[in-house]
Amino acid sequence: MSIVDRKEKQKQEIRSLILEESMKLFVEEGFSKVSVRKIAERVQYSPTTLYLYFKDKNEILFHCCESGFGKMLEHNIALGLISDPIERLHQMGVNYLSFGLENPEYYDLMFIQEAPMAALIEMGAGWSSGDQALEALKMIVQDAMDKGLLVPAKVETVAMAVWSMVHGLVSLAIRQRLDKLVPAEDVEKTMHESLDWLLKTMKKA
Amino acid sequence: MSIVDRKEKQKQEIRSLILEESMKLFVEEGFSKVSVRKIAERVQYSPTTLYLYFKDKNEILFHCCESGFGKMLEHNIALGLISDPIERLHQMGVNYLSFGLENPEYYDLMFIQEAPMAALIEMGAGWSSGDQALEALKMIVQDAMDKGLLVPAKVETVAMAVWSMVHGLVSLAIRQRLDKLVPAEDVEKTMHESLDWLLKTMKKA
DNA sequence: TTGAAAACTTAACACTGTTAATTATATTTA
DNA sequence: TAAATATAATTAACAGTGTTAAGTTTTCAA
Repeated sequence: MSIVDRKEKQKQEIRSLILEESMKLFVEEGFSKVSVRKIAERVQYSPTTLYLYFKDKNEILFHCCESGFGKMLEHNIALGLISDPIERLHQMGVNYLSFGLENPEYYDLMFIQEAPMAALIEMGAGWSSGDQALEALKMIVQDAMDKGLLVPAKVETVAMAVWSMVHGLVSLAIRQRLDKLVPAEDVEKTMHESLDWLLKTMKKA
Repeated sequence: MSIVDRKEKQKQEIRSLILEESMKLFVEEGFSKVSVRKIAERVQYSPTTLYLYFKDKNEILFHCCESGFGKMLEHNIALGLISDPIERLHQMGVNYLSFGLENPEYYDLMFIQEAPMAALIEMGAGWSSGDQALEALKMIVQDAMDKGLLVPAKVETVAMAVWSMVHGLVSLAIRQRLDKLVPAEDVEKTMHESLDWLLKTMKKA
C-alpha cells in the first residue's frame, strides 16, 4: 500500500499548499478581496482544481481558521507560568487583544465572518483548537473561584462575559467603530484600560 | 422656485423609496444577498438609475444605518423614567441585547459590516443618532460615578468596556460563536446573565 | 501496450458592482 | 407653438465573482 500512501500524502500536500497560499493572500489583501481564481493562480492550478480538494470556498476559509487558532494558542504558551488565576486571566486578555490587533485578517475570519461557520455547520465538524481555548478560559475562571478570588457565579456566565468583552473590543476596533468613542490614536490604550478595569472590578475585594 | 422645490422633493421621495426597499430586502434576505439589481427591481427602476441617487452601494447601506439607529433610539425612549443610573444602564443593556437579537440584519449592518463605515469615512460624514446613543451611554456612566454608585474611573474607559461587552455578546451570538460555550438553547439566557453579572459586579459595594 | 481510473483543464452559466454611451422626457427659450 | 436645452432613465458592456459539466491529459495496473 506504499504507493497508495504516497498518493494520499501528495494529495495532502496540495491541500496544505492551497491553504497556505489562501491564508497568505487573505492576510495580504483582506478577506473580501480573495477570490478562488486568485488562489488558483498562486498555487499554479486551474480554479476548478481547487474544487477537487475542497467542497467550496467556505470550506477553504474554514480550514484557514484552524491555523489561526494555532497561532493564537502560541500566544498563550507562556501563560502556564503565571500562577495567580486573575493575573493569568488578565494576561490571556492582553494576548487576545494583541492577537486581534496584530492579525486583523485572521481575527476577522475566525470570529467575524460567517462563511467559515457556515462550512462548520454543514460539515458537522468542530474546531479543536478553538474549543480548547474556550475550555482554558473556563478553567481559569473556575480556578479563580475555587481560590476565592472571584465572587461565586456560574462559570459559563463569567466566561461569556469576559470573552464577549475582549471580542467586543477587538471587533469594534477592527471595524473602526471605537473611533466614535475616543480619538483614533487613543483607541488601543483605552482598550487596554477597559480590560484592566474589568479585571480590577471583578476581583473580589 | 416652487417648481424647483417640487422637483427636489420628488428626488428625495425616490431616494427614500430606494432606502426603504433596500432595507426591506436587507432584512428579508440578509446583507450579503442584496444586490443593486434586486433593489432596482423592487423600486421599478433600472439598476443604473440608483447611481443617479447614490454614489455606490456602500452609500445606500450607510443611509440604511441611520434608520437602524433611529429604531434603536425608539427602544430607549422609556429609559428616561428610570432614575437609578445603574438600573438605567442595565435596562439600556437589555435593550441593546434585544435590539440585536430581534434585528440581526440591522445590527449586522450598523456594527459588523465594514461597507457603511467605508462610505462614512469617504464622505467625511457621521451618524448623528449613533453618536447620540454613545453620548447617552457616557452620560449615564458619569451620572453613576457622580452619585457614588461606581468606583471612580475614566468615563471613556468604563463606557468602552460596557459597550464592548454588549456588542461582543450580540455579535458573537449573531455569528453563532456562543454555541461553542453553552448549548444553543441557553445562549440568550446566558447572555442576559452575563450582562446582569457585569452590572452587579461593577456596582460599588 | 492497452484500458481504466485519477487528475486536471477548458468552456460556460448565472451572477456581482459599476461606467460610458444612448435614448426618452421634461423644461426653457426664441 | 416649435426648436433647443437640460434632466432623467435606460441599454449595452466590462471586468470580476463562485461554481458546474464536459472534455482532456496524465498515471498506473493488467
